[in-house]
Amino acid sequence: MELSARKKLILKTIIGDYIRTAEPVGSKAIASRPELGFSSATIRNEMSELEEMGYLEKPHTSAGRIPSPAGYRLYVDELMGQPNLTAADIDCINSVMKLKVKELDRMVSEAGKLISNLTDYTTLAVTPMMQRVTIRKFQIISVSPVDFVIVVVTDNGVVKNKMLRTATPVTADEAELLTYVLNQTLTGIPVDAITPQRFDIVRRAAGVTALLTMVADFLDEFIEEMSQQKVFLQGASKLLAYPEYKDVHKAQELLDFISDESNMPALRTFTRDIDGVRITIGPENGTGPMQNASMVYATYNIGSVGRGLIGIVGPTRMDYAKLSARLALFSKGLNRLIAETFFEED
Amino acid sequence: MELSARKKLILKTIIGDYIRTAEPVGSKAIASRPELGFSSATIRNEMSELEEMGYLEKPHTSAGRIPSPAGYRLYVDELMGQPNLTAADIDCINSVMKLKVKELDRMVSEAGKLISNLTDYTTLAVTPMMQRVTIRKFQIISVSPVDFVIVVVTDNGVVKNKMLRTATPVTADEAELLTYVLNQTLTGIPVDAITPQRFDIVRRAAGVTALLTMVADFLDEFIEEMSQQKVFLQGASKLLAYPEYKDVHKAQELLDFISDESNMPALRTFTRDIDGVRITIGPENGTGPMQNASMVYATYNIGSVGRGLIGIVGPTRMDYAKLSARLALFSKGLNRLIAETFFEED
DNA sequence: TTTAGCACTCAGGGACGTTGAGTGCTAACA
DNA sequence: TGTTAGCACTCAACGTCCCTGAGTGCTAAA
Repeated sequence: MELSARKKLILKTIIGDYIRTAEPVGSKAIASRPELGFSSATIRNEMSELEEMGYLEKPHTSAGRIPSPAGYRLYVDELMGQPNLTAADIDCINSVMKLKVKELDRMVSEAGKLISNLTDYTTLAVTPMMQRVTIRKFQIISVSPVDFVIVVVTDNGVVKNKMLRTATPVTADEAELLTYVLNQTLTGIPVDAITPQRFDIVRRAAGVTALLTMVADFLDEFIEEMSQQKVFLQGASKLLAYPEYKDVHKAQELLDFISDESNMPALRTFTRDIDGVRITIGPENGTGPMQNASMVYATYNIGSVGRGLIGIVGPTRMDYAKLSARLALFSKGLNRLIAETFFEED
Repeated sequence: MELSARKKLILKTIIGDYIRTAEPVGSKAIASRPELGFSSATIRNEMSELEEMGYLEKPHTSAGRIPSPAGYRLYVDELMGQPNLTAADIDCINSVMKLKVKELDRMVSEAGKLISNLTDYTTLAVTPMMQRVTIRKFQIISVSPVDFVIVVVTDNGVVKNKMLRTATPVTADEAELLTYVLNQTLTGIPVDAITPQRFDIVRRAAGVTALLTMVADFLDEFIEEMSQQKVFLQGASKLLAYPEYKDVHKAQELLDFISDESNMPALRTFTRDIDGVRITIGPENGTGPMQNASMVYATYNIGSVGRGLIGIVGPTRMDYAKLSARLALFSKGLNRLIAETFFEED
């Protein structure tokens, strides 16, 4: 059954009020609004019906109404208007483009910090899992006879390096040969196809130098790291400013939950995309501590192999309109920056 | 004036009790301890004197006593016994040695996470400022005619890299020449001596390629980053478990304060070194939100140029004995790991 | 010097009443 | 038929009052 225009207006007003004040909204407060020309009694009847339909809830008999998750969902999908970003918002958001960061991890983490400061909410930045990535280039740099740096460049532009110190000296020529063999043998194939058998080819071709086992170890680490997601939490303390989390236990539970990368898969529910931004409300987040919280998030892609996430976490009472507008603009900038910084697809 | 042995014993018992329970300690509770063979009245007299001396405080008339910062200081300096680490503690701490991390930032941040999980306190890891560092080696890796990776290795083993994508193609030979010139001109001098004038030498020697300005930009970023401190906060939510922070505002204030790197200098007060671990208590941390908190921390060195910090933050009521023991062991491992991973001094 | 005894203090918590915002229902009204 | 005024009812929040019990300081006796 479709809602009447009046019901929609009332619902929208209630949710807007509740978002501002965090207090249950009563019929009188709504009736006094200039845009509603009805008495409180009429509003009461409408509210009662909205409650029956599941869009509103009563914390207790003699309090006002608060929106239910379904109410928020309707608000997000249909009612909330186009947001208005101030010039200051836009300036701040554009500063993402000035992020002078070199590594993906840090870029993502810094982006989270920026968004957190911009929105005054706790943010969550999750780096992508990249199992299908391939290595494009190896390079071993000799720094001294026993000190080397190995550098790996992937096809999506992620660069990793590590210092290696060998027990016995290795000549620059040997290191160069090893670089050559690595590039011949292990580039262009998915990292998870780099099996011990395959590495044996390198071993035979390059001869056994002191470097070889260290390179093998590094590769193992590298592959493991690529297939891991990392979570960066920023502005944790901001959560505590919201009255919903004046109960410390709730705040702690939620913070614990979202800091733990193993909980991330639970958050990957499918919802509609609005301008690249998704919103999950309360129980849509499953049954954990997130069931009383909401998340406004955007995703970013590293080529075609990985998809990361950057999102805002807070009580179900969030200013969805403003937040999604800001995040949409921000994530557009972030995606552009990532595309510039890392390789585009070949 | 020196404290009598009995006063010391009483003080130690009170502080130990308070650390466990977070409740003011009364005379009767102390008197019932087997190691104290006196009546509560006697204890009361002693407690009253300890209060006069400034080691104890009363929250209000009819509560027990709680330790003052001076009391904690005495406890830390003289009274607290040798800690006993369980086998599990030691196992967990040794896992720091298994940290397979490649970059200093991440190593430090992971170390913080480990300590946080080990101790159930919020931890703070601060990376060092490294102004006097010198560059030991440059390497530009060509990945494609327009894609390059620049790698910089410092004399203390920190490696940084960045993807560079030029607007116009640059040949591998040109890149090699640039690498050579960079190594000739800019290695072995402190990074803050790399002025625009000095860079002009590179410009003249290498010819103007599309790469050159990007390298210059990268160097600027690199130098700036080297001279910055970064703060990694781990286990923020753990703070909320302590009754001292059941008042959300206090927790928020403290978390905000310690997440802000600009507040770090305030924490660098001098205190005695116990086994590499330092403890600052309450007002010893200055007048900010840390004046009601304590910190147990250790430092780590990157060669001789930089000194970082890793520490545990919590209420003044902390189990200093246990924490400092754990941190001491941990930081020993961390320092060893850093020494192995990065270059030792030449 | 130590201890027993006692009067005093005061935070914490339960019982109780008041207040006020808000609801649901009914009956009158347009 | 939809809207509104009126009214009885509900209930969380808040303040008051009192009691309880842990703890103290002081004094006098051992």
